[in-house]
Amino acid sequence: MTYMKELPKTYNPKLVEDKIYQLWENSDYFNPDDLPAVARRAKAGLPEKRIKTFSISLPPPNVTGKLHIGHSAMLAYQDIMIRFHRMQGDKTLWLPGMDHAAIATQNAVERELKKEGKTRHDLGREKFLAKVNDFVAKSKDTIRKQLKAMGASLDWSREKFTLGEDLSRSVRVAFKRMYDDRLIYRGDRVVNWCPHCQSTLADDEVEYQEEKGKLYYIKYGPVTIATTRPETKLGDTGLAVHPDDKRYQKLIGKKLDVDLAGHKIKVKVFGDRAVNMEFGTGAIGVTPAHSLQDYQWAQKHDLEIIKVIDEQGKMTKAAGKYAGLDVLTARKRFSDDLEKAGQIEKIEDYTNNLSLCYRCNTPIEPLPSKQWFVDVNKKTSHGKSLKQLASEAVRSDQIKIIPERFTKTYFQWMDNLRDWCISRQIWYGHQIPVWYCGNEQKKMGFHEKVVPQLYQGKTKTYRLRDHGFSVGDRVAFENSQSEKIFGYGVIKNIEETTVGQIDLQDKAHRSTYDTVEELIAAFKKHHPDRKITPKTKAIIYTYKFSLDKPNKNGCGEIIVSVNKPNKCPNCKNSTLSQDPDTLDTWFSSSLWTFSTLGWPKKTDDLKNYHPTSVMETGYDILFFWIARMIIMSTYLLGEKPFDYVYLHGLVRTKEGKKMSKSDPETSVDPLDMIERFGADALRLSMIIGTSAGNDVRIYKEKIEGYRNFVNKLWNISRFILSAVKNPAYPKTAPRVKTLSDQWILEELEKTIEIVTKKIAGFEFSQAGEQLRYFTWDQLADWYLEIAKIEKNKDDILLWVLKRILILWHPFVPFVTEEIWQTAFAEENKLLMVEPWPEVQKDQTKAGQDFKKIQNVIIALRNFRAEYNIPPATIISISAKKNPLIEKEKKIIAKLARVKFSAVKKGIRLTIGQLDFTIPLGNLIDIEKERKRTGLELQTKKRYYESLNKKLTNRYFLQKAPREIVDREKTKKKELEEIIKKLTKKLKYL
RNA sequence: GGACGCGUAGCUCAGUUGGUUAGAGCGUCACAUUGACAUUGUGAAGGUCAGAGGUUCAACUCCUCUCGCGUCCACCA
Repeated sequence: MTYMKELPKTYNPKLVEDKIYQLWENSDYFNPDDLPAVARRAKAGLPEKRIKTFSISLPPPNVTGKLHIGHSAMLAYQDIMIRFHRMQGDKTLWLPGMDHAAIATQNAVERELKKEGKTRHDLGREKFLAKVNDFVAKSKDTIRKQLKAMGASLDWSREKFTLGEDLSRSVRVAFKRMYDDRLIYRGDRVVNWCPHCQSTLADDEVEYQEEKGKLYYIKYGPVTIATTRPETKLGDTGLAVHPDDKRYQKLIGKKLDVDLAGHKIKVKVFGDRAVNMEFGTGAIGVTPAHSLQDYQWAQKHDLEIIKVIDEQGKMTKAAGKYAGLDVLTARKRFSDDLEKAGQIEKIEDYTNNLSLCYRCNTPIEPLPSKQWFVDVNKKTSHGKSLKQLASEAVRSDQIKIIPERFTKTYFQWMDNLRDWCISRQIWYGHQIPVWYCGNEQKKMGFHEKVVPQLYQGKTKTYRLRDHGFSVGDRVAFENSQSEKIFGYGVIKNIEETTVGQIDLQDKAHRSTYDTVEELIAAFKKHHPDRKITPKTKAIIYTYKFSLDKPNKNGCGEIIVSVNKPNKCPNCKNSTLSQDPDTLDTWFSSSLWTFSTLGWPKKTDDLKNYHPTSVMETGYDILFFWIARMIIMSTYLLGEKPFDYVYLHGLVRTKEGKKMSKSDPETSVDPLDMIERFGADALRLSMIIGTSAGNDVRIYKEKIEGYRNFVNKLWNISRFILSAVKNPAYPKTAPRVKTLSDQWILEELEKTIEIVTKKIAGFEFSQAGEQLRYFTWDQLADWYLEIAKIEKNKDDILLWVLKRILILWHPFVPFVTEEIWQTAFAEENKLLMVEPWPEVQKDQTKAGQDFKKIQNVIIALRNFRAEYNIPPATIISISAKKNPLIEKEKKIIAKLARVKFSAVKKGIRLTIGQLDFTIPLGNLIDIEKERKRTGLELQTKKRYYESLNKKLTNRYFLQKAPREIVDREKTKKKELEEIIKKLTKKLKYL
């Protein structure tokens, strides 16, 4: 008895999972280079090309903390595919990694800083980034643990990070290539600006929310216009009307002088078909600087751009007397002034869509700004635009999207794609690989009131914000109000201190103060929203001021380079400054499938695993990510990034609500669920009962159900291993002895065929359903019961067990591997790399006969239930002579609890072509029996109680049948009806 | 405004080329129970497949419309 350990009565995932993952990890089989099947083929002299590969790049989780339940779904799907292909002998790679998620991560760290009352500017770029890196390191660690807890068979030796050294290089190479191909340009554009994040946002990072507002009708020269944002009208330079609008036709082409409560503007009137004549008055004041639509008009009709709102969300000097006010105050003040001037015709209530930042929910301010863009319409060196390349990859069926309906959504999005703004004004991320000859980018602003003091020789300035200068930097001094450069300075000294420690009487500063309060008040003017105390960090910059443009300031050449350039190739100047902006995080993620494989180097991995086989992710990032990966791969590599896109649905709560991390009520923590029910159960609950692209609801009870199944599988194995004499691993297909043997093997083959087909065809739920049906309904409920009657089935039991463990492994890797290790330990092999079974076609179909027997048993059980015949009572039946019945009498007798004897008179029951007679006398006997024994009622409650007391020697009396079949009243007719019903039901089984 | 999806048993959902009798899990009800498993077993009840019309020998499945719910995209001053 050396062959096996005893399996515990119930499966306890907690004791198993970590241990099993260790076992896998130590085997190195996660790494496709080390797979035995691959090695075997290579050894057999199969050329490299003939070895099939299968690869998936893990959609990199954001390093913003920990994984949520949505990640579990993604991991379950991918791990199934990966394990399936690995067992099929493919060279299978699942490459892990994480995304630096620039804005999200920076925000997370800033939120933490805020708890300490600090901002990132208090730390400065370098220190802040160090803090971010600490945070990221912790996140990565947590996430790795979570990935492992789910059982994800990832090749850790290839783990990547979007902000890692290697991938950063890929990003710079991609950027340079696109720049050289003139696909990346720097331009002034109206962009979505978040005044809180102090950064631009891509179009799809903007969210909309309905908001109740007002629609102001303003007298505007000779016409009246309607607007929801009067304050922007201060920056109007155009008036748009519909060309067919008779009311305004004669104005088109004219230039109007408009007086808005004393603020004078000049506007050019133009006609455009995009104007809706029905809305408002049909005339629109056009503000090119603060509306995307208006900006497009400005390009088309050649309008001047006047910026009246700045990056802080405050009115600029161009807004005249409203300068310095925040937008809402300015709106109020200006509309009051218009009212006084009699220029408000009316104000209506109006619901409009407010644009919000998707990270912080701050209202977006469209602003003109210099940004980097990817041109999606320009022809590339491939002769087609990026848009075309990416569309064609899907249109030509090279890339298949599952479910197919999303293909349409994809095209729609592609067709409407506009140039992609890729620069972000945040610190965490890939700094744009662009250097300017000279110090153009470094600026320091001074309030216009203090500018004259600089000319008088002041050499110090106090700042709360770290400008990121180094000693020796040449800095352009800018008038903050006019935004004009008025001179230059060299940074002579940088002193970090606190507000309270600043020398109030320092004559080198432009102003002196008597008290700290005065100084704080001065700071407050520039930072009205900040809490400033004497302990607040401050920086004293000492500079040397001059009016001259420094002659070493360079030629202004723009240098785009993969590596940091030493000097300007144009003028040989070595004072170069890098663009301080960083790249949109999606820029690096869009390279994910190939940057992780070594691109731009032509590595073996790239050759072997790209295009990847499947991109599996939630449909919510089809646009954000999938589309961009297709763009980048088709352009940079000239090949698609993946063959298939499989989109799973979103994970929702029991009530169908979106899970939100912030709301613990609705969110289900995957680690908590794994702890309680095991990773296998969690995986099943994500996969079974859903289909591609459809949302899935996850809740405790559901996972619990699958935990029960996992335990069933465990107990099936336990039973088989204890029932057989020698649980040796069967090498060849076992010999069939009985009808049931034939049947179970046929069903098994059918199951292998279906499961294989369904997994390969991305129908995971159906594969799982079929497996569950076979395992529970066929194997456990029928075959194992028969095995208790017919003995000597060791070979078949082990053979079937072995097969179902293999088939189940991709779905529930932990429990199957644990059973495998216990049962077949002498093999000293991992189930994880056990070859997937081939379907063996067997056309005998003898299993059909077994189904007839099943029907007989079911019909008899039905009959018993209809008559409330307790299981303890054996009823007599007689059957017409039939070889099938004769052969399987024993099974029928045991499972239906009948005995075969001659019955002359009784009810005839026809099941299929088999006839039975059941004597009415049986019913009478039952009644008698019941009366004779008295039958104390045995309730469920008492049964449980007795179990607890472990009164194992007691026999329990039967509970009396609730309803007595009354001989008098039970007419033959009624009985026949029941039998008819049963017969009908069973005819087709 | 545009596009897409959903509506099937009390609940959650499967149902891929239209084909005999529409399935599962959970829940409910009845019965059972010490030996693989109460995280169990044996049975039962429960559906005019949202509604109407059409195509067809045949429609949950294809087409049209209506109603209800949801998602995405665009955004109009």
